Amino acid sequence: MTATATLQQYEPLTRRAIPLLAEKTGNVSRLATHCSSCGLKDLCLPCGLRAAEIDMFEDLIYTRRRLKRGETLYRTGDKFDSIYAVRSGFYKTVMMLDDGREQVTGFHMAGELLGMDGIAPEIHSCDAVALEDSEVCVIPYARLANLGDDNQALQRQFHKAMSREIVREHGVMMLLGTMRAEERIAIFLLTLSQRFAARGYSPSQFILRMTREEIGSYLGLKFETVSRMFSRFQEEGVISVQQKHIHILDLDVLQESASRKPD
Amino acid sequence: MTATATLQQYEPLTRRAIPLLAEKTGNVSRLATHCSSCGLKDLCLPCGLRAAEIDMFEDLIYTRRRLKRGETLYRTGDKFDSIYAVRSGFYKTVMMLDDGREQVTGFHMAGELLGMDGIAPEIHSCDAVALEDSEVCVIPYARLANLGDDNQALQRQFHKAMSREIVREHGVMMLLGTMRAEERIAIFLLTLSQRFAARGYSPSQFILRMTREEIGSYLGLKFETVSRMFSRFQEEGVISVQQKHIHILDLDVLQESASRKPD
DNA sequence: CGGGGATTTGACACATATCAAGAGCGGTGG
DNA sequence: CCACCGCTCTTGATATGTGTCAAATCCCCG
Repeated sequence: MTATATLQQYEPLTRRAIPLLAEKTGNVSRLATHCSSCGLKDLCLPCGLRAAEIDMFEDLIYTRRRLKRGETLYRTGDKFDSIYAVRSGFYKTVMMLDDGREQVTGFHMAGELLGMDGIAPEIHSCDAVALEDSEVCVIPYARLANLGDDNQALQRQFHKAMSREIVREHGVMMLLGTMRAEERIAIFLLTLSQRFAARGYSPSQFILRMTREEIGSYLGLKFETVSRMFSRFQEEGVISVQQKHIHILDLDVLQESASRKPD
Repeated sequence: MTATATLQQYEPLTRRAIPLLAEKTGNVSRLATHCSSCGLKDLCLPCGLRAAEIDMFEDLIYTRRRLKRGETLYRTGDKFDSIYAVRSGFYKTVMMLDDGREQVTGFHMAGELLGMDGIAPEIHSCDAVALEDSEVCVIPYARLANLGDDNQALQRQFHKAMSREIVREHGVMMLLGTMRAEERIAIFLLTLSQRFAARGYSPSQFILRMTREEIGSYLGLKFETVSRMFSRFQEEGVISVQQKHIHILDLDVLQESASRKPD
C-alpha cells in the first residue's frame, strides 16, 4: 500500500456493505441487520466465526440505532446493558471531570465495539457521541453473554475484542506518556490511515470527522498545537490539509516523524 | 477510613491469606493454591462465585510461580497462553519503543490479573516484571475459556476483570492527557492508598515498591519532577517521605491537590 | 566497608500552553 | 440568493510548567 494509491480503488464502505438487492428494493434496513451479509463481518465481532455461528450471533441483534451528528449513544452514569457495534459513521468517547475538563478516550469507526467500559461497573463511565450521522448495532450484553456460553468461538472473539481495546489503550498511554507533539500527530494520522485502509477507503486521503480540539483532547495537546503541527507538516510537504480533508503526501517522512526521539 | 488510622488494625495480607493449620503443618504452598481458602478470593477472579464454582475454578490453577525481585513473568513477544493472578508482591508492566523509551503501563498488586493484553494478538505486548519477591497463580487461558463455557458466573467475572482494566486505563489517559504534575502525583498516592486499604493494609502508611523513575514513567513525568513533587507535598505537611516509605498526613489536602484545575 | 544506583536539589532551557486577533467556512433566515 | 452569525481554525507574541543537565548526598547491597 503506497502513499500514491488513488481514491478510485477504494470504494466507499457503506456501498460495499449493503447487497445490491437491498439497495434496489429499498429494504436496506431489514437486510442490513444480518451479520452474514454485512461488509463489516471480518472486522466486527463475528470475525472468524463460521456461517452457522454467525447465524446464531445475528439473532442477538434485533435493534439498530441511527444517530445524527452530535447525538449521544450513551452517557456517563447510564445503566449499562448493551455493547454497540458501529455500523457506519464515526464516534468519540469522552470522559469528563467535575471541573469541566474533558478527555477524549477514543475515536471509533465501522466494525469497532463501544461500551465495554460499562461491563464491570454496570454503569457507563464515559459518553459516546456520534461525530457524523451514523448507525450502530445494539448487542444486549445479557444475551451476548448467554449466547457465548454455548458458542466458544464467539466467546473467544469477544475476549479478543476487549483485549484489543486494552492493547490500544496501552499504545495511547505510551503516546501520552513519552511522545512529543510532532510524534503524537504523526501517529494519529498514520493510525487513522491504517484504519481507513482496513475498511476499503484510501489510506492517503480522508476526511477528519473530529475538530482540532477533539484531536487535541485525545492526544493530550491544545487545539492550537494540533493546528500548528498540521501547518508544519504541510509546509514540509508531508501532508496537505484543507479544513478536514487530509492528504498524506509522503508516508515515509510521516513515519519517520512518528518515531523521532526528542533527542 | 481516616488518614490517622494506625498500622495496627491492618494485618499483613499474607498472614490472613494462609489458614493457621497450614502454617502449623508447614504445608503452606499446597493449601494456599486453593482459591477457596485464599484471602484474596474477594478481590481476585473468583470474586462473587459460589463455593461449588470456586471449586471448579481452582482446579484450573495447578501452577504457581515464584519470582524474585527484578525477574520477568513474561516479555514482549512471548507467546501468550496464560493469565496470571498476583498472589503476593508487586509487579509493573512496561512497554518499550525501539529507540529505548519506556512506558510503565501499570502497577499490579495482590488479587489483580496480568496478561490480558496477550489474548487478541496471542503474543504479549509488554513486559511484566516483579518489583519484589512475589508469587503468581498461573491460569492457562485455554482452560479458563473452556471452563467459562460451562460456568456463566466465571465468564462474567472474567469479562468484568477485563472491563475494569479498560476503565482503569481510561483513567490513566485522563490523567496523562489533562492533568498537571501535582495532580498526577496526588492521584497516584490516593489510588495506591485505596488499593492497600482494600487489601487490609494501612491506607495512610505504605512502602513504594517502585523507583521514582518508574513512577515518573507511569505518570508521564521525569523522575526529577516526581522527586520535587514529593518534596513539595512534604514541605506542605501533606505527606512525609522517607525513601520509599510514604505517610499520608493530610488526606483532605491531598484530595484537593488531586483535583485542582490548572487555572 | 566500599561502590554504585537512587534520590534530591539547583540553574537553566525549551516545548507547549496561554492569550489574543483575525480569517475562513457553513449553516440559517430574511 | 445573499448576508449574517457563530464556530472552527490559523497564526503570532508571550508565559510557564516541566524537562534537561549537573553536582552532591544518601543508602542499600554485596
